[in-house]
Amino acid sequence: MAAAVELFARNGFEGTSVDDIAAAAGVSKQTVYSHFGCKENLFGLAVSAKCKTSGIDPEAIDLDAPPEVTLPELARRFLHLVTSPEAIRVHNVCTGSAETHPELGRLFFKHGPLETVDVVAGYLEAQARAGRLRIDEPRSAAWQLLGMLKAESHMRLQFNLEPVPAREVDRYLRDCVAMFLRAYAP
Amino acid sequence: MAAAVELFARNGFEGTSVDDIAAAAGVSKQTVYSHFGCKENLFGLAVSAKCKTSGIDPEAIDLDAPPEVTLPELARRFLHLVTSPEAIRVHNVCTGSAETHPELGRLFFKHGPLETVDVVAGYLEAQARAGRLRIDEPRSAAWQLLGMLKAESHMRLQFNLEPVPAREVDRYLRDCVAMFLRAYAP
DNA sequence: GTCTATATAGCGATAGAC
DNA sequence: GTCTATCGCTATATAGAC
Repeated sequence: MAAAVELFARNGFEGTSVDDIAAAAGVSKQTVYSHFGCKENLFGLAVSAKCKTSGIDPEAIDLDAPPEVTLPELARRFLHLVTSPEAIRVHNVCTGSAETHPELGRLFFKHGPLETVDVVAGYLEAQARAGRLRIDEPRSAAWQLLGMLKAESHMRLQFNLEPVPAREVDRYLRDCVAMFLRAYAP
Repeated sequence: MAAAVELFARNGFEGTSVDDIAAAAGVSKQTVYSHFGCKENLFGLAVSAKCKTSGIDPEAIDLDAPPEVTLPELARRFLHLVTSPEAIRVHNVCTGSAETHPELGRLFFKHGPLETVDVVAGYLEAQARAGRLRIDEPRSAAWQLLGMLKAESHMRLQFNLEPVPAREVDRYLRDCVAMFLRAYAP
């Protein structure tokens, strides 16, 4: 199973053969078929396994602290998460197979982006109620924040290009948080 | 060539056979090989052809009008562009094959997102010089704006999920532009 | 349960006639 | 230039021995 996850994530569905998986796992092909039935089934299970470890951890951020404290840390963690090689690979595999395996999109979207947006929107709403931000639509604001945080860093890695230098990323994240706080200042 | 573009966009590189392309084009496989040499070459040409029609048209937006006028229209056009089925498919194919065909990422990124950011950054810089916006880093601001505009609408289509309803999209775009203008008001 | 061996089909690419 | 026919290889999936 670990071999399947690794290979599917790296080479996609069509680009990975059951022979490859069996060889990487050190077993025979028949063993793979005995356990998982067919290749499609194995693919679904592999992606599903990966997706469940691809959300942001709500307990890792301080949901009571004011946004000036929480948002920079949240931004850093979020970008670190979505630009990790594993997250990028699973993302690319799910989108690359979106037409032929629609269930993968649903799976990834639900266990990844949607959960993250929920966490952030919940935090923003709480802060709005506490009077520390002026936000009418916390979900929209969350999408705005996360969308602009990802932007170039995420896209460059998605296309397998040179990453944005760390120093530029740090500055960009600070700019984003500052810009977000200006726009939603009470 | 049209058949190749269509099939590669729908099924990716590994998922498309030269037999499929030849059949769709109504010619024999040998004819395809006579014209394009090998499958990889044909793939590169197909993606390249698509990318050149995937930028935002700088002449379609009024670069002299103030941001309150220009940005809503620019936002609308941008989202329409990046959420078109063709753009989504090419995007997904390039990312899905990013590990095995790195040149595709460079190709798409250069002729797509990078050009758009340049256009928007240029506009923002001009407006900043005219004193109608207060922006220190026009490129960062452009990435912020485009990143948050895409967000959920683009991601849902990327994963082949139900699109965000048009009315919600309109409201979201308005919110984004308003939020951007608040943050960068002089 | 896991292995080796194999069936069957499709792949990219080529040869040679017209 | 385009066709049919085919090569050599690899793919998914299965059969049967241990």
